[in-house]
Parts: sequence; C-alpha cells; structure tokens
Amino acid sequence: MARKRFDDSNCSVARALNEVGDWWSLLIVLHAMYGTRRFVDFQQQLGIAKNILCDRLAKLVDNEVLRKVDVGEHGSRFEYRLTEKGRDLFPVVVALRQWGDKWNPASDGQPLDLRDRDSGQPIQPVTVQNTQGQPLSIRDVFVPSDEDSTLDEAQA
Amino acid sequence: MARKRFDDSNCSVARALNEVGDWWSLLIVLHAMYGTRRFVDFQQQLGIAKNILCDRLAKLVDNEVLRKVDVGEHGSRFEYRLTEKGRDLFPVVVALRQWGDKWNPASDGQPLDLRDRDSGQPIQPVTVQNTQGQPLSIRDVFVPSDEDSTLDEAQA
DNA sequence: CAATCCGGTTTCAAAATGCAACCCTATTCG
DNA sequence: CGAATAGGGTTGCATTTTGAAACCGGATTG
Repeated sequence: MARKRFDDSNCSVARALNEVGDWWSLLIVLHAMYGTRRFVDFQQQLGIAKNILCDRLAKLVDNEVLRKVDVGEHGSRFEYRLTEKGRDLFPVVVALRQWGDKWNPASDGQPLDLRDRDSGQPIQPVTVQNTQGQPLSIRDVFVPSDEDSTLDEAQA
Repeated sequence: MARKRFDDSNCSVARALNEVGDWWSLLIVLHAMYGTRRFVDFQQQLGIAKNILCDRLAKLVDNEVLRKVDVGEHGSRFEYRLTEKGRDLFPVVVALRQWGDKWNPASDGQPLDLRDRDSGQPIQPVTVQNTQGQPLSIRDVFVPSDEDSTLDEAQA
C-alpha cells in the first residue's frame, strides 16, 4: 500500500515531515543552502536518480520550499532557489547536522564549521532555550494544561 | 532498486537522515519524547503497521536512539526508552515543529506550547546563534577555508 | 551539422510499505 | 477450569516507491 501521508495530521511535526521528511528532500534543501541551484548540480552532488530529483523538486516547489526560476540566459535553464520558508529550515538542518557530527562523526571528518560572517567566530550548538537564553533539555520543559503530556520520562 | 543509504557519507546530515530520516522514525522519537514507551501505544498513536513499527524500533535500538527495556512485570513486556543520543534530538524535533507551526499551521490548531518547568514561560524559537547569542540567518554565516564564502562543499 | 548540455519523461526490476492473518505467552473473566 | 483478551511480534501478499538506464527535444558549442 501507499506510504501514509500526514497532510491533515493535527501534529505539526507530521505535517512538516510530509514536506521535507523523506530521504532526499532535506538533503536537497541542505545543498540549496550550500548554494546549489541547478538541476544537474543537485543530481551530481547528491547522486540521486533524475526522475526522483524531478519529483522531489516539484514537490518542494509545490510546498513553497523552493522557487523555480527561469533564468532564460540561453535556452530553457532553470534555477531552484530557496524561499523564505525554505531558508527558515536553517535551524533544523544545522541542528540535525550537529547531532550527526556529535553522535556519528565521520571517520575522517571534521565537524561542521559554520562561522558568523561578522565576527568570524564559530556558531553555537543549536538548543532549545528559555526566555533567558538558557539551554533546556527535554526534562526541563512541560506542556501546559493537557494533564499528562510531560515531556520528561526516558531515563538513562 | 534499493533505497540509497548514507552510512558512509561524508555529510553528517546524510548520516543523520540515515538513522532518523524516514517517514516514521522521527515521529517515533517525537512520541517517545511525549512519554510513549510501549509497542501498542506507539502503534495506536501513530497508526503505523505493526511490522513497520517493529522494523523501525529495531533500527532505532540498533542506532542507539532507543533502548529496549524488559519490564518483566507480567509476561514479556517491553519499554522503548530514549537514550541520551535520542534525547539529544530534542532541538531537531522542536525546530521542526516550530517550522511546521509557522508555515503549515493546523486548521484548528494551537501551535506548540512548550514551557520552561522552572519559570513556566514559553520556550523561545530555536535559532542558530553566534557566540553572543544573536540569531543568525543562513546569510549571516560562512564556511571557512574553502575560498568561496557561499557555503559550498560537503556533498553527500 | 554533429556533439554536447540541460532538464526532463519513460520503462522496468528490485525494494519498501500496508493490511490482514496468524502465533505464542501470560493474565483476567465467567 | 476454559475462554477471552492483551502484548509483542512474524508471515504473506498486493500496492507503491525507488533507482538505473534509455530516450527526448531544444539550444549551444565546435
């Protein structure tokens, strides 16, 4: 049977995963953030099949994560550019990348080194924070009102 | 052909997606963060097929995102609990949830309301920050070393 | 005017998914 | 005691998705 869809789920994580939750979409967004814009460049950098890339790009355009721009320079050439919605995935991608670097470091790899353009200093780990800017773990938060959904549990 | 795997990719986002990048795994982690621990509860809350749930739980255990605990209370009963690695996905899940709330709000929906247990105040939006704690957009950062300031390398 | 690039679409075999049915153990109910 | 039920799976099978490679058609280069 078909993969389940979550378009109408009342869970926003499910709805988000419906748009960027498959194997390729978030990698496409990542590469778009790294500057890739052309079909062939996505294809070569990701090693993705062309039909799948077509499908994913179309869905990302449908979902307004990317914009397809006809750069009519010479013939039918297009660029896929991030929209504001797509750019807004930046914290998600960075958080995921930092998680990957921390828990599955590349054998030969250097971790992500993103730097603040102004100061030249590395960025900080992405965290959930309270109003004072203090990092919060899952045990430090709760969901109001709904009696039991206390996001703690899961002891070591 | 088989879905591509990224175990050995030099991109940590790809490696991360290899572990939690399919349709169900991150939702399982999310529900684990909300306190779900039992097979039947995951199954009912997610509406996932039992064989798929079995497979995903096993993979998450293999990848040390979850731990399978025999709570021998009465018969063979198990609990799947988040490990520290799993709990460390908290910023990813919250960032994704905030993105979903912002760009695909539920028709009837209230957005995520997570609160600091100490202060009772809502948490802040998850952002990428510089050392001063100032939020950075994708345009405010660069990757050092590789000449081009527009973040281009790190292919999957 | 042939070769190449770009951006696709088509074809087809090999997974992955979903549903239902079945299994085994243990507990509860009548 | 026997039957029904719950938890945690496994197995079979039909439907989708995926991936690789072939093909396509316009534009540009050589």
